[in-house]
Amino acid sequence: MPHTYEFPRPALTVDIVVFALDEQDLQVMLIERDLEPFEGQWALPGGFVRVEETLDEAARRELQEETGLKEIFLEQLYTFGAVDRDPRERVVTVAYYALVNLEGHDVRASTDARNAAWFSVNDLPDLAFDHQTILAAAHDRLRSKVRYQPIGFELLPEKFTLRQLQHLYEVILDRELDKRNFRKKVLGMEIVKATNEIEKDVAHRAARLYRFDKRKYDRLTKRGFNFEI
Amino acid sequence: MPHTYEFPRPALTVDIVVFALDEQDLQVMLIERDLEPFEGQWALPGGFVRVEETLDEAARRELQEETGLKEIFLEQLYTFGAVDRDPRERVVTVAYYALVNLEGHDVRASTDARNAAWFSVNDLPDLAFDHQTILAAAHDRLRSKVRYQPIGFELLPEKFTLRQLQHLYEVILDRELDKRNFRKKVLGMEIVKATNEIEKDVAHRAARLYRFDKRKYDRLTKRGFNFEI
DNA sequence: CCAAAAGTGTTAAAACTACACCCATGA
DNA sequence: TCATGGGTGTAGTTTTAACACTTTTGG
Repeated sequence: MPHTYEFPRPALTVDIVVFALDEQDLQVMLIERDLEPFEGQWALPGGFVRVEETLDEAARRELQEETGLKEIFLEQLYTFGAVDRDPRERVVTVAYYALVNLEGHDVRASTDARNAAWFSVNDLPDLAFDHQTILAAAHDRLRSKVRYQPIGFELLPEKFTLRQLQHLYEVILDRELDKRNFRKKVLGMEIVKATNEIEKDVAHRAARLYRFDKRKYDRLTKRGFNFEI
Repeated sequence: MPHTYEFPRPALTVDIVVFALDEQDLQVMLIERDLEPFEGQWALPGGFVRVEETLDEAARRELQEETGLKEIFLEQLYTFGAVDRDPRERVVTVAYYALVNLEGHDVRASTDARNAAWFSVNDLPDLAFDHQTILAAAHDRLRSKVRYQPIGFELLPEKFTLRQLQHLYEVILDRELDKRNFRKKVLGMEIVKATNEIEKDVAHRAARLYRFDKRKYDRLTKRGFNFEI
């Protein structure tokens, strides 16, 4: 069933840069293409936007179809429209980035007959299309946004230690932070709440677990409070 | 000459929020629609993306066609993709915002048989489509970006007084700033350079004119300097 | 000589940076 | 008992915020 228009139209896709954090590094989810062009190369998950769904819906649908991830933090990044970014025809893509906590979400290693895998952002394979550019833009956005919006918590389990939180910032900002100053700052903002639980199964003194207090954050924000690390 | 595709495609447009500054207020350029839907209502300048042009090119082209403005600061804002944002059919729009100095640019009051005019952001008419939402997003972006990127200068003539610069921030941030602290901060950053000219035709002591030193700014930025007001 | 805006410094408070040791726990 | 990371305070420095008067100029 063909669809006909008076003027030619670019195709419209979404692509998603999914970040996660492991012990060492910031990771990105890539899928292996099983079709030309760029068959066999790694690429960002993504696909065509349907006329009956919003852009956000398209991004969530593609993410679930290709990686099994759902109900994760997702935010629009930028729209890439270079004329030759797809060798077949004109394709404009709305890029998103997503943040996921590795512990809470099962990632299907493979779906749609494609292979999906995590890669360290510091050791990426060649990517299809302009996905290298998109990934770099997402990485930049994450680096700057994490400092003034409390999105980092999306990369951690619901309950986390201050050490994990500090490590997150150190990995994303790529510099060391002073432990005492970091704790002073984070606790001073009063947006993380101590639980009465502690870490389990560690070979040393167990750290207290904290939880991001979104309700409190929203209240403070309304009164002009500005999150900043 | 019709164009046929296997699957239906959203139409793709660009819309531009053009900001300028007058003595009192932040202004936005709107055009009066001469076609249904929303005929006679005010709307953002914009139009369809052609398959042989990038998104930025489409935005610049539409801007020039509809308002006469060219060679101005233009940056992509966000892509709006609600399914029913256009009553005729599915239309996804890539929104841009632009900054222009009223003194340096002739704005054609009317083009393409449409009326174009400036409106204060504090006194806007009803807008077509979701343009109110787009405008609000652009206004938010301007408010936050002006504080950490030196984009405000785009709204001023090449040579300006510190009073004008302060006024710009006061209007955009919607709060008063302390004159001495403001000057100390701006001059301390060393990114504006005094010219040896002064204001003309004012009924009081004439102020020195300054110029944004982009070269210096770029040099400082490379060394880790962060602009901030 | 008056009206209007230009231009200029100081002080107190707050925020930031650097820095080292003892404690609790499991192996 | 040892290795590992948890947890804590202070002092010096820098940054910010508040604040008022004299100077210049044109009308």
